[in-house]
Order: sequence, then C-alpha cells, then structure tokens
Amino acid sequence: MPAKTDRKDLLDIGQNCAALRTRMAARGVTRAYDAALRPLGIKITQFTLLVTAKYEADLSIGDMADVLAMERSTLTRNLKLLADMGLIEMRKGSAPRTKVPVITRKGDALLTKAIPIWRDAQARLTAHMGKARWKEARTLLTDLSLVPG
Amino acid sequence: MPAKTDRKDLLDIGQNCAALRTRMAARGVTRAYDAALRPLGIKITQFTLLVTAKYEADLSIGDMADVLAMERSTLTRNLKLLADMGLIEMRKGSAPRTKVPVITRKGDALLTKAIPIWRDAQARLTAHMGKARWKEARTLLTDLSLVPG
DNA sequence: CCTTTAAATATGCATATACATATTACAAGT
DNA sequence: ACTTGTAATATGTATATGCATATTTAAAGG
Repeated sequence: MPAKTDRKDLLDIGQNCAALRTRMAARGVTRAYDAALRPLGIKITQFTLLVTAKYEADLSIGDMADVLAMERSTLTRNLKLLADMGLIEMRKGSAPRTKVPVITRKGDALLTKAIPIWRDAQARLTAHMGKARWKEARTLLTDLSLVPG
Repeated sequence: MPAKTDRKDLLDIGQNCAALRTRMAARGVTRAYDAALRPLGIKITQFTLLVTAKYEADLSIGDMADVLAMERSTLTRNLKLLADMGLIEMRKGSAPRTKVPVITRKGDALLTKAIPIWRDAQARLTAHMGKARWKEARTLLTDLSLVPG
C-alpha cells in the first residue's frame, strides 16, 4: 500500500521533531532575555556579540562565526548593526583579508550596564529549570548545535 | 570600586548564556533539517506548520501560536506564505473571528513526500545524540520553551 | 612588478521572529 | 437594527538567519 500520512506520524513529529522543539525553546528563551534587555535598547543576540568581541581580541568574522555556529554572512550583518550603533568598530585583523570587531568605549559602557541584567535573567532561567537540570541542558544543547548537516 | 566588566563574567556568559546556547542549537539543528528538505522546496518550520494544520482540525491561528510558543503575528505571516504556495487554505473557524489553516490536497501530497525525509533527518539526529540523551534533551527543551518572560 | 588565484568578506534574495499598533469581525447591550 | 466594545487577526517596522553569488584583498607565481 502507498505510504499515506498516518496520524501516528503527525503526532510523532509534533512531539519529537528536534528542530521544532529546539526552535520553540529558542523562541521562549530569547523572548525572556530580550525583554530583560529592552530598557538598554539591545537584544540578547547583540549582547552576546559584544561579549564575544570584548573577550576575544583579533577574532575574525569567519572565526567568530564558527565559534557561534552561525553563518558568516549573518554575522557580517549583525556586526554591521552594532557598528552603526557605535558599539563596535570593524578593524583590520592580523591575518590577511580578515576583519575584526573591536568594542568601543560606548559599547563597553553599555556592556557594564547589561551584565547585571543578563545575570538576573540567567538566574531566573536557572531557577525555573533547576541548577542541575540546566547544567545538563547546557551540555545537550552544545551537542545539538554540532549535529552533522 | 565600580562594577567594571570582568573577564570571568565574559567567559561565564559565553559558556553559560541560555539564550546563546539555545539559539546555537536551533541554528545547527535547523540547518540540518532545512538541508534535508531543500529538494522539496520547503523548510522545517513550514513542514511543522503543515503537520500541525493537518493534525489538528479547527485550531485557530491564536491557539496554534500558543501550541508552538510563537507570536501570533509571526504565525500569521508564516501561514500566509504556505497559503501563497497553495499548501494550505485559510478558512473561517467555528469560534467567532477565528481563522483556521486547512491543508490542501497539494499540501498533503507534499507532506507524504516530506515525512520520510523528516524521519531520516530525525534518525540522524538521534544517532548523533544517542537515543536516551535525545529523550532527555526533549524534556529539557520543553521546559526551556516555557521559561517565564 | 604584474597577473592569477584563492581566501575572506559583502550583497541579493528569501524566510523567521517579535513588538507595537491598526484593522476587522462579531457579540452584547440599547 | 444600531452602536459599541472587545477579541482575533493583520500590518508597520526592525532584527536574525541562511544560501547563492559577487566583490575585495592579498598571497603566490611568473
């Protein structure tokens, strides 16, 4: 008989699809952190880019994209927004042809204000999950981000 | 002394930020499923909407948005794309003012082709994670999607 | 030095996402 | 029936994301 769509399949997908479940989690978590940061005028994605730029010196766009499991072109545009806001500056990297985001004084000042807010949001999340379960989730999320494509 | 940004904080954020980690996972997993479905011309997000529409009859946009932990306005637009492709039809729901997505014959035919592809992608992911760990991840992801905002 | 080539980044196009606000559609009250 | 209020959906604006392709930049080879 032909492979017609079965209700059991549909239920299986709705309950178990890794992409659906992971994206649902990302939506929920992102909304929580974005709401917390809204008074500062940045989103959690931008916050993490600022943090990465400040933590790692001479990290090119391409290498940063690898670290963040993000497409280079996506990162290029996201960094451009931060540059337009004056929070980072794009400089030439030491490796040939590379560009490197460098946090500005304005970006640094914003980061100083943002970190306590991030800490609160993160604390609320770990309280919601339970510390041990969040730790386990962290490990599993890392594995999920490395799924072969 | 003033609360200057500390390298320890930056490291903490890069390694533990739930939003960063969850979004990284969503990016990686989404890329894998999108790549698998590309020959059919749909993305994993659209696939899950088709499945939901087929599984639940008379589910309004608003209720569907709740089920998927998605903003109503986001869902409205995503459904419009599917309607433009002829994969669903928007009909009046039984509840006042509601609209309900209904899968078309064309959408159903596509779904029949897409389900085996989904199954393969899902199998590759569970193989990568390990069955038991994926099961645990599933539970934790559900909790993450319900984090209070 | 000049040309070629390859690596790195940028751009065109498209979907996904969310908040704020506008519109629409219907129920309830008069 | 008419008006009004409210619930549901749609729209304006903005960021995030990725693939395919174009552009740029500098190393390598002549």
